[in-house]
Amino acid sequence: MSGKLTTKERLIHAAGEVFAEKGFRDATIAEISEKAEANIAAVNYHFGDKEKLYDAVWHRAFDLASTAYPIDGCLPENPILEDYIFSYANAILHRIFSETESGLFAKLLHQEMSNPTLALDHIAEEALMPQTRFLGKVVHLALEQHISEERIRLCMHSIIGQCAFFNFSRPLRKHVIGKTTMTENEIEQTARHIAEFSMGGLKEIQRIKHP
Amino acid sequence: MSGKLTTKERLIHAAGEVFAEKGFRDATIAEISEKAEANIAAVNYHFGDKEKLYDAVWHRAFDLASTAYPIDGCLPENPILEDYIFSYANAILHRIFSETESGLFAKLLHQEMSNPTLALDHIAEEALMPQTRFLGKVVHLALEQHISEERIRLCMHSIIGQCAFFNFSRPLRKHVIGKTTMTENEIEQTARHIAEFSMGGLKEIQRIKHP
Amino acid sequence: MSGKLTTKERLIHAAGEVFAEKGFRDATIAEISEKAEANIAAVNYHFGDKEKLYDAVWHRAFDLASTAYPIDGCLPENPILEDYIFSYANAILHRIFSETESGLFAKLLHQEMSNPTLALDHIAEEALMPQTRFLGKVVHLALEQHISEERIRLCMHSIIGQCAFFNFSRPLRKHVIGKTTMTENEIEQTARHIAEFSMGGLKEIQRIKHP
Amino acid sequence: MSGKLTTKERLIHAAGEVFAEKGFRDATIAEISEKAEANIAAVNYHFGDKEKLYDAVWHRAFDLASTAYPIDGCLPENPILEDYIFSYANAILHRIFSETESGLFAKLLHQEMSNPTLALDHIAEEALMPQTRFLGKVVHLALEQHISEERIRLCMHSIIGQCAFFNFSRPLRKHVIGKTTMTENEIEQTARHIAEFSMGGLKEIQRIKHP
DNA sequence: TATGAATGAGGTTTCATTCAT
DNA sequence: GATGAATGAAACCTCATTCAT
Repeated sequence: MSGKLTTKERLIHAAGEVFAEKGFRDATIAEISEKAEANIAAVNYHFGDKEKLYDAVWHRAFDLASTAYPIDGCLPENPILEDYIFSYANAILHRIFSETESGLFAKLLHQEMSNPTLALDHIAEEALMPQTRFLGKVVHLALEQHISEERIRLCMHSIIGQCAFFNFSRPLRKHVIGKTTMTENEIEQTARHIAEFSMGGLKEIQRIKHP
Repeated sequence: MSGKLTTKERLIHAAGEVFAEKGFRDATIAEISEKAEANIAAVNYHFGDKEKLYDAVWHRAFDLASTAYPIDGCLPENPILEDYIFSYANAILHRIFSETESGLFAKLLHQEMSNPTLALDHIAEEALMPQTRFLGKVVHLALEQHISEERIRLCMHSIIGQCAFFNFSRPLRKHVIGKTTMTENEIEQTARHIAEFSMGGLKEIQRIKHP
Repeated sequence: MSGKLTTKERLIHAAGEVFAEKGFRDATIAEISEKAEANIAAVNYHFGDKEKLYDAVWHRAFDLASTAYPIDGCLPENPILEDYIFSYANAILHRIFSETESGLFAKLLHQEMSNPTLALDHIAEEALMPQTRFLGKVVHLALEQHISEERIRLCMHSIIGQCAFFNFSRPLRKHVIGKTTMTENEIEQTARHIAEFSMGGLKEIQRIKHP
Repeated sequence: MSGKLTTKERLIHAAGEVFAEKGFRDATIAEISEKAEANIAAVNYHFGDKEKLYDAVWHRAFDLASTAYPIDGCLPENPILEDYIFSYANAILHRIFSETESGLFAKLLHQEMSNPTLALDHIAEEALMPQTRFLGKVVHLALEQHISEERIRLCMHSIIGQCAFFNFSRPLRKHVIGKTTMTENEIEQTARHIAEFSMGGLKEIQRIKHP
């Protein structure tokens, strides 16, 4: 864990793990310091207080998520609509089930959703809006005109919900299935299912409005 | 807040609000007692400890939610498949957006998902499995044979995800749309959308396997 | 436990058991009340406070011990010196290892020795002095004159110590031997040993002074 | 009370006094901290919890007692049997009547006997068994073969009881004699008496079996 | 005569933070 | 730049006692 990293860096790493696992309140400075092989006063020395450390961890999580698993990361040469949805779902699921530090963002987001801090506004704007806009364009393409904006938003929500629910149902998966991880293969299969299911959904909406 | 309620009842009410807002760990007995206009030792007198109070709150939340919005609450005389999905989605959404105490269940569940306690096992078994089984039957009816169990689970997940995501994205809705509530009308419209979208998804899965 | 006993009597019985097992401080009114199948307010109602209940229990224990197992309880027709010591040891050991309420006195005394209350003075005067005087006479008989008072006191102490130590070493017996009880047979055998050992001791003291 | 001692050392000292006087349960961290002129959280900082502080006190008490008054501390060049018993009794009595910190062990043991904690098992094994084995060897030497193991145990008990009873009868001595202390001279005289009395006892047991 | 409800004082423990070095 | 020691606030829990009925 130490290597050539500075104490400050080790603290951010350790804090990421602990905050992700326990949330802001349940994480203790003592545990973080110990994991970082640093003194218990180190957090306050380097970051001022626990909350500023939390901010620093968020910043890092945001950076990591932006570069790993981009939303359009696995588009083929000439993508059809389903490819876009697959690419979106695939990226989101990878972020959720990543067991490396790339998974930090999703885990922190999960914690943030039930106990929001001031950090959330910033995150929503910087990190979540871009991928939502990406999906918006796709849905717009899928549906002909004369479909209400409201319905478009609902369709986006249907797709996002299918993906993001995996992030929030983690403890349930543990209870029901007994594990919270997914293999590379399972992730791709799931993303493929979401793409297919969603294509069916979009077609149905289209059909209802213009039979 | 007091009225004609007993101290024990007032404690359960107050605890419901505080647990829903802050989760088990962050809620303090002091705050609950104060809100219930009771002595700080009252929780231990009436419930033994904080955890048993939490159990009592869960029990109440479960009762309220399942009587106010049963999963099969709005099925017509001779329901078709889509009606089942609509009924399911409609019930879940009502639970999520209820501004009365019926909304307690969803809020507690949300907290439980990011910071699980021992209560979760019990809840999953008693409260969540039945509605999952309800949905399981529906999906089984929708798909012909030769569809793998894994795919059936994914379809269920697609439907549940569309509904439940509303429970977890609350703080985001606040940021993006500016409100976290839904009118009766919006709820029904959303449930209808989910039913239609999901029917399309199920048909597509069916079509792919048996073109 | 209830039968035809009054609440007050049931409380004294229950309190005896709990005080004997845990001592004054560790015994809780809640536990005593529950064991007596009485209300938690009953102790204060009937006795005023916890300490007065303790006094009442002591009073009862004293009465019981006075009648059961008298010091001279098993003397033969024409007793020799050893018979007196045997009778003394036999009575003390029976009190210590009695599993009925007659054992209460010894157990309370044990507790009182490490955390004396005001009750002790009274007990020492009323309950312990008589049996000490009994032993004093026996030792006086055993030793010829010209033996100092100090030495006589030491001899008494040697005999008392052999007996009473069983009362204080209970937890050790549990650890070393694994049980804290003695059968009727074991008690008699032990009393016999103490009598024989002590006779030897007394003879030796005598011999040293008048060889 | 402070001098040049560290807070941790002051806590152990203060805790020793309070635990000896009141036992584990009745001693409060608040009182210990105050006596040590330390903050109330200091115990938890330095020792983790009250129980580990208790362990630390026991450890110190054991060290002090066994170095100050070893069981074989006053054996002459070529000891005869009686010398062994004298040495044993002398050591035990010194530990009991020591008015310095060397007396801590006996006082803690006294408390532990009426309200045992988990520490007792450890203590019995580490601290008491060795001196019991010492005595066992002596008694084995004193008695010829053909004496049952049970009888040997009883003889050991007779000797231990004579010594240890002084530890448990302290409050009674206060009542009867008016003082709880012994001069160096009195201690030696008492130890000598116990050795003589016990030699007589052992000889008698031997004589009875092989007249 | 008796009791269920309620309470205040006090116990142990946790933990973010501060301070002297 | 860093740390071990220390601390105050606050958490949960226990329990003898009191009170209204």
